[in-house]
Order: sequence, then structure tokens, then C-alpha cells
Amino acid sequence: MGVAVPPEYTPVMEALRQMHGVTMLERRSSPYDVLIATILSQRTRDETTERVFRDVKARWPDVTSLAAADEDEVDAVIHSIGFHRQKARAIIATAKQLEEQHDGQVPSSMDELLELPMVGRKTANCVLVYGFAEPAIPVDTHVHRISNRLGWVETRTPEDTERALVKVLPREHWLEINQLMVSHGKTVCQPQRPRCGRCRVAPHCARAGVAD
DNA sequence: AAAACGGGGGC
DNA sequence: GCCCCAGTTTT
Repeated sequence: MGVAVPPEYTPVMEALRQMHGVTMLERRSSPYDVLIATILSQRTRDETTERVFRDVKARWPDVTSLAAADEDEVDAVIHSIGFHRQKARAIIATAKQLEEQHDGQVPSSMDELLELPMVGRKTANCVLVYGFAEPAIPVDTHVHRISNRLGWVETRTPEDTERALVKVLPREHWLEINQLMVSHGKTVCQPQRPRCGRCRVAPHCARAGVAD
């Protein structure tokens, strides 16, 4: 009986690496910084988020100061990003929750992270992999879309994609896959018109040259 | 399963 | 001006 030949994950990741030149260590930071920065980054562009995160850290450098921050003041500092009111409320509540329930530390388990406001699986997995260097795959819309286009998974939601990917993708690629596919998704494998003619992954892709 | 949240960047 | 976003929560 024919056992299906698994996709060639390593050549794909190598092609992505060549196209996008990710410098992994730049994203490594303390679990707390990853947590706050990732909440702020939801549905907003990186460049904007980076500036806003620096401003937040300058004004409220640690958990204790952020826990005591005034919501209107935080809202004013992060006003240039989307969902600023919810995010201001969320990061203050997160800081308070860390102090009251976790001795001021960021928890390192998925279940505990999911208890924090505005922390879903994608954000929690960012904290685990970038903050704690634990094996986890943050799946956003880019990872979801590209994994399906490649034929690695056949899933309807990012959550389903995450659960499928952790079963098939070798662990050596988990740390890189999010940033590589996000970069790829913004510049080459875009939602509407993927530029397959310029894509070095196309030879390995189930839908190269085919629209969704 | 779908709506709501939102300012900023690209065209 | 209009369309599109590195999600999560609520209905």
C-alpha cells in the first residue's frame, strides 16, 4: 500500500530563507516584552507597532509601572495604532494580572497565557516561541494561507492550521516559519494576486500559478 | 458563523 | 475616497 510521500519541508524553508533573509535573533526578547509588543501588533503593521512599543516602554518600563498606569494616558501614547482603546485596557489589565496572579512574571503555559486579555493562540504562541524559546508555531493569516497553498495542510481556520502543522512540520523549522511566511505573504504570496513568477518556492507549491 | 473593533498605509 | 490589514472577543 502506498504511503504518501511527505512534502519537502526543508527545501521550501530554505527557499523562503533565501528570499526573505530573516534574522531570527532580532525578534528574541524577554517574555514580557514579547507579550506586550505582540498584543500591540495585532492587526497593525510592524513599523508602527515598533515605534509605539518603544514609547510605551519608555513611559512604563516594567510590569509594576504599567499595572499602575492611567488608561487614558496609555491610550494617548498608543493612539496611532488600531484598536488602541481595547489594547490600552488590555495591556494594563495584563500587567495587573501578572502581578496579582503570577508574581510579576509571564506564565509559560498555553492555558495560563490564554487567560490574559487579548491573548489568543497566535499571541500565546509568539510568547512561547520568541519569549521562552519553547516549541510553538504562531499561525496568523499568512501562515494559514501559505500552508494551504503549498498543500501542507487543508484547513479552514488558523487554529486548525496550527494543530495540523505541529504534527507534520519538523521542529527545526518552527522558530522560523512565522516570520518567513509573513514576509513572504506580504511581498510575494499575497492573498489576491500571488506573484508565482518570482517565487522560488513555486516548484514545491501545489497551487503555483493557480488562483485560490 | 458572523460582527465588531480602528487608525494608517497604498493606490 | 476607498480598500486592506502580523487577531481576539462577543453575539
